[in-house]
Amino acid sequence: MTLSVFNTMGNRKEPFVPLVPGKVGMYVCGVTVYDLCHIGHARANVAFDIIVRYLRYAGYDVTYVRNFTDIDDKIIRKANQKGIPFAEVTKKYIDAFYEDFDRLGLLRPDVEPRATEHIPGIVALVARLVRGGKAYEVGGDVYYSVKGFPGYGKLSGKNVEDLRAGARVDVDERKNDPLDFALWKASKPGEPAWESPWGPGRPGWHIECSAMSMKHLGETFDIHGGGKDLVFPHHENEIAQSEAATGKPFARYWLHNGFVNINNEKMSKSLGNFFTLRDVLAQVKPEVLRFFLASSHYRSPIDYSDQSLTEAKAGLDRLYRVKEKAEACRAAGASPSPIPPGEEAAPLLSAPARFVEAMDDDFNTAAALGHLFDAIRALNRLAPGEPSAERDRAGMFLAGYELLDPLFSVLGLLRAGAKEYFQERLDFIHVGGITAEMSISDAVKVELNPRITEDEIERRIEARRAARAARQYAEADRIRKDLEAAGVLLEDGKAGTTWKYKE
RNA sequence: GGCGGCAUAGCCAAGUGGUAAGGCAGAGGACUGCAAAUCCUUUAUCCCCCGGUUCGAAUCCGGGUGCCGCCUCCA
Repeated sequence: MTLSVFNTMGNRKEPFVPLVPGKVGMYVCGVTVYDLCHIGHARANVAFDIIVRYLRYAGYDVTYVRNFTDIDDKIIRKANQKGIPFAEVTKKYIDAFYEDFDRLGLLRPDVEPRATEHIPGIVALVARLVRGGKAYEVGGDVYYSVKGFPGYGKLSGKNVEDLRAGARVDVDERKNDPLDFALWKASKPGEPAWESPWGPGRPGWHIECSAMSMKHLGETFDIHGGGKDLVFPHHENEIAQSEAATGKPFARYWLHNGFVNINNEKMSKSLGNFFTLRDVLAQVKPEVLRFFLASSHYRSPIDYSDQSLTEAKAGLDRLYRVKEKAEACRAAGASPSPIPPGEEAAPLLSAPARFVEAMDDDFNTAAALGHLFDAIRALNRLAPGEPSAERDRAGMFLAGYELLDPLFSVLGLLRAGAKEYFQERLDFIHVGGITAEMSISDAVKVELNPRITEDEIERRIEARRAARAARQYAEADRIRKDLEAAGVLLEDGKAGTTWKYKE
């Protein structure tokens, strides 16, 4: 079985064959850094994070490029509102991006180009288009001429005549054609500007991605990804300008993730119905969000709600309980020992193959997770009551866990220690929304109502142990209830009592 | 108006021709002093509706209905 991917170009699933065997060049449209990221950004980034992880797991040498668009109208507007330089705006939100996404456990791309650092390349590309008669200059602006590119619309399935008919009335009269778009924009006084053959100005949207992807991956590369909303016009325009300039095919596979919905409606800035990533991460552990996102296919719409997150947490807790047991086995000195094959162990032993089969089918993480849960049930059957007393079972359990761990790793799950996961406190809490105006460090400082210390928990567990030994069960139950009210859950195992935060 | 997508149990969600994965929630049982966790059993005679193709369809075709997205900044 080989990997197949759904290619927006052509709207069908097709076998994935990279340009150079064993190597993959992948460009993902990053964010325009003028505001905090919301869950929609999280979905896109997690989706492609998993795709990169899987490609690497499958043996490909991946060059992963993800840009920051750090100059555009919205950034300039924000800078003007605040009366600060645009670079200060972009720095703030790039920092925020890393803070948020590092917590989500995103891999850092191999290259993270920024538009402002590629101006010479952008200017050169625009000049190449002008020279080739594919673009024209009007009063310091440069427009791409759609008419000269017969393939226009091939990605989004649009036809040029329909687009013209539907074009807005307030068409810029300086354009030859309403569909033409800006490659270079002349700057007004006071705006950020770079020198160019057409006078001082800045890049239009779209061109930076063409310039940066081609610089880092070549004129033709394997995968170009982004959110569904980028198909038109962003990616359509990228194709037009890139292919018109080089005469070569641009990206070979176009992958687009579906939206995050709220109450079945697209979450977006313009609708105002979005949650920032840090709003969400104030309420749930980052990995819970990751699990939630991985539990649907990346192209399906996914509805965000408190209930879905609660369910995701329950599922992820179950996975971490398995890791907890594996850690206990290791701590008891067990070393992995072979698992006897048989019907009982089959879901476990076949998990890697079935995981690969699911992921090979256009990165079907939902099906892959299903197989992992099958494996988990089989693995739990092997769980020793007390690892140090049942070395054989402990060894098999550990071996089973180690079989699955690399698969979880592909999904970016179970990366923390179990104790760390269960006894982790959320860094900061949601207090009526953490706004963009609030500095990140302020937000982090807002502490949950002071909780019982870990020493105190241990003390009470010891008191309860003594009460139970004396058969004073009423007292023991009272201690357990008190702790539960404080958000601490006790679990009595054969080897003693452990605790975890409930949240 | 043009183009595209979706509709599977209480909820979430796989499944694109061979007779309904998985998760959450629920029920019963084992274990436990009682819980929690874990294990076992159980929960869709059926996949929006109506036709059709087929030995056989949730899966293919035609027609409906409902919802959503893109066509404008947007992951």
